[in-house]
Amino acid sequence: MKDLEQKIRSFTPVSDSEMEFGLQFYKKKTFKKGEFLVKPGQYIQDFYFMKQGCVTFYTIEEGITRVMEFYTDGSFFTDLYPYIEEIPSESYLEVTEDSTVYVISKSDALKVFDHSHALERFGRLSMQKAFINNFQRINRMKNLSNQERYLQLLEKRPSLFQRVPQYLIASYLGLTPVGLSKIRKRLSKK
Amino acid sequence: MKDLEQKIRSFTPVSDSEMEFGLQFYKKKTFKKGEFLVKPGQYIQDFYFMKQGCVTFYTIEEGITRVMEFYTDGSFFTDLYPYIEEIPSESYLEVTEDSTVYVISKSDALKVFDHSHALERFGRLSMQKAFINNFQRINRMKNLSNQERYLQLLEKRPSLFQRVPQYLIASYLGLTPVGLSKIRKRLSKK
DNA sequence: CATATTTATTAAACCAGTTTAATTAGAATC
DNA sequence: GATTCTAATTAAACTGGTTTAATAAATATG
Repeated sequence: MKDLEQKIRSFTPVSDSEMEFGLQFYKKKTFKKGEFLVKPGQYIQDFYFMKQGCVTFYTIEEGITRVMEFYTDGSFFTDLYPYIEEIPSESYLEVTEDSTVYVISKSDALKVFDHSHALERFGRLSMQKAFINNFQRINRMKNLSNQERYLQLLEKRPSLFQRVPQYLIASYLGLTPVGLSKIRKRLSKK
Repeated sequence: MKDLEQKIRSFTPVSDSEMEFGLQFYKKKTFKKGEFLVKPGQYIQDFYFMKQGCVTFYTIEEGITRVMEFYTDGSFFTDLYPYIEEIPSESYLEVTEDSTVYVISKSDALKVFDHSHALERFGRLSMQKAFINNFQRINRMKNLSNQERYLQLLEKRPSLFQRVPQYLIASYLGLTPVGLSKIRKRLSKK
């Protein structure tokens, strides 16, 4: 779990004994493409760290798939709102590429935070970072055109385009598949 | 500072002595409409709690004002990214209504988090809540029409419409003033 | 109170997306 | 390798915004 350990230490210093205490609760699991970590109706018991692979977080409303996020190598994730509120999820966490994740249960995560002030700080700082990322994403959505956002995604996360089909990327960008195709066509003509 | 204390305790239990330690660093300040907490180029030293009033967080790019958020009663806020990275802000935090805020410096906030595990947890949980709010806002932006988002804002934060001019609300919704006016007209005809 | 200034509305032309449907391309399966 | 199924593109009609400019309404100021 060197990768997870490094990731945690990239936020704040943690003593070896605290790190050891924390990591003991994480279980390594592998999933095949097409499996689900979460489906609507389920309660969320676990928190995840993506070691390697890709999970797509989406809902289906009135038959329309709406992609909220793609979690790839090095991301922490879960369906956070139902996780915290202890209500059933309304979403899917679908494995869209064979993946290896580390899993910790909510009760174990609480134990870790109770035991270690340093790891609680890591929790605060990682949440802060996630907050800022989202905030910047909101402002990109508001201020940039769809074409600009497509180009930016292409630049920032090029591997996504190998990993997931285009219509999911369209949904992530808030477009229809047709709309994204038009943008691509327009760009290719230049 | 009963309001701030209550707000903190709404997230997690904090002992009286830890609370006292934390609160001692907050200074009460009042600002008049039209004043600025932050302007572009400035470094962000402080973290704020809005006791009563309204602050608008925006940037101006190529002459266009882009409203990112309105902070009203009971919100924690600052320009977080430059605050953390210790780089100059590119934004404005403008007081758009006479306001009373509690202010804590970054160095004092660090002291508080070092001193108290419980308050560090409060920091984590408040950040988590802010993250979720933003995440839900992203998905509203993607999945709802502008009209729906206008109606939702009207319902969730009706006081905003008394507090700030409509063209700032238009910007917050990612619209032009003309666009928002058209939506209002369309709605009024029903 | 009158005037100046700012804010909101309206109109008209425009455009980047949508929807629906048909077609093509690519992947998986027999 | 042919067939089936899924994904991506294209076309056409439409729509909800945009931009620009003029006007009206509301607010601040002398």
